[in-house]
Amino acid sequence: MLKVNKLTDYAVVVLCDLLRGQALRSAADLAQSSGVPLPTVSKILKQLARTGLLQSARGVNGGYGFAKSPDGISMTEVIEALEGPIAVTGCIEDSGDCEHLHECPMSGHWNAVNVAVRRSLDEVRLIDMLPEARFMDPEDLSRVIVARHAPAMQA
Amino acid sequence: MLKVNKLTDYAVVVLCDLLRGQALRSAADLAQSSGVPLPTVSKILKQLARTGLLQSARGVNGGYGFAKSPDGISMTEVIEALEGPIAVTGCIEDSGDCEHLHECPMSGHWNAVNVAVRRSLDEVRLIDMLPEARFMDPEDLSRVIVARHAPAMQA
DNA sequence: CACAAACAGGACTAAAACAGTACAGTATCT
DNA sequence: AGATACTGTACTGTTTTAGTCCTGTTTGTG
Repeated sequence: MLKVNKLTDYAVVVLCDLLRGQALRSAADLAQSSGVPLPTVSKILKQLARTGLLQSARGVNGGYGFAKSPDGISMTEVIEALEGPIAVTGCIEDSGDCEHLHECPMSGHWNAVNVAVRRSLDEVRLIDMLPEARFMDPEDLSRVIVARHAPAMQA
Repeated sequence: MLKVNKLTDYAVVVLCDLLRGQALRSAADLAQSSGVPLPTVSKILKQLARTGLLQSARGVNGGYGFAKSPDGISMTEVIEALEGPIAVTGCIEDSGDCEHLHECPMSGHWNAVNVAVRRSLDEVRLIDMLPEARFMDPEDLSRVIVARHAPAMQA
């Protein structure tokens, strides 16, 4: 099936919600407006902050915001933030966890698949996942969203 | 990680072995020459025959061979034969197994991702996975392999 | 300074998926 | 008749995933 895990799926829902709202939002707030359970939202946001896609502010009035301009975020970044490098099989060169690697007739060949998949995901942006993306000019959409999130990025 | 399961990984090893050898090979034969355990090879081949990528012959001197010209087989076909349709999330439209589908803000959006991934896999052929593909002219490689497997396809 | 809001990190458990195996059945050739 | 080889299905132990919870740290407010 080549599935992405559920957490990543939710992450997109939550990120789109964050995209849609104001610059800095608390986990509780996002949980409520996205409908995803708070502990789960919290787990996702922590991970996204750890990998640098989001930035966080602690304390009262804290929350999460984008660490960089959200219109430049690709699905590759989102998926890799939550699942690690895109690798269709476990046999990644240099991973060293396959003791047959040097004798394996497939060595390096799945890599062509990994590269192809990765490239295709590079071309899908996070903001393309927004439902309103269907009805708006992509340029306008970017402008509106970037403007809305600029405060969080400067903080 | 966006992983393909292990069975699919082995399937490529076995299929490449079949590609490399003669037209019709038994499961036991393929298990031996590929190094993958027989029950596993058997499971893979059965599934590939069921989905029509391979064809099988029972009885003494039976075995498996390609059901169509092997140079036209893409990784999409191999992966889909073993794992079902490529769907990055469980929310495929029309699958009907998500009761929130009609209210889900993401509805239909992962589809862009599915399509992108699928297209990228369409462009990787099974014969590109052969180690010797690196050193040979693709045209020559196709010709040699197609000729070798023609008998199975006519049978 | 005490308290409340909010993030950080890690640990734990129940459920689901997967891998691998085994077995009983059917077809085919000699 | 008997050996070879595919077919279908069922079972089981292991691994992964999902989801939750708890304890600690940071920060703003009265």
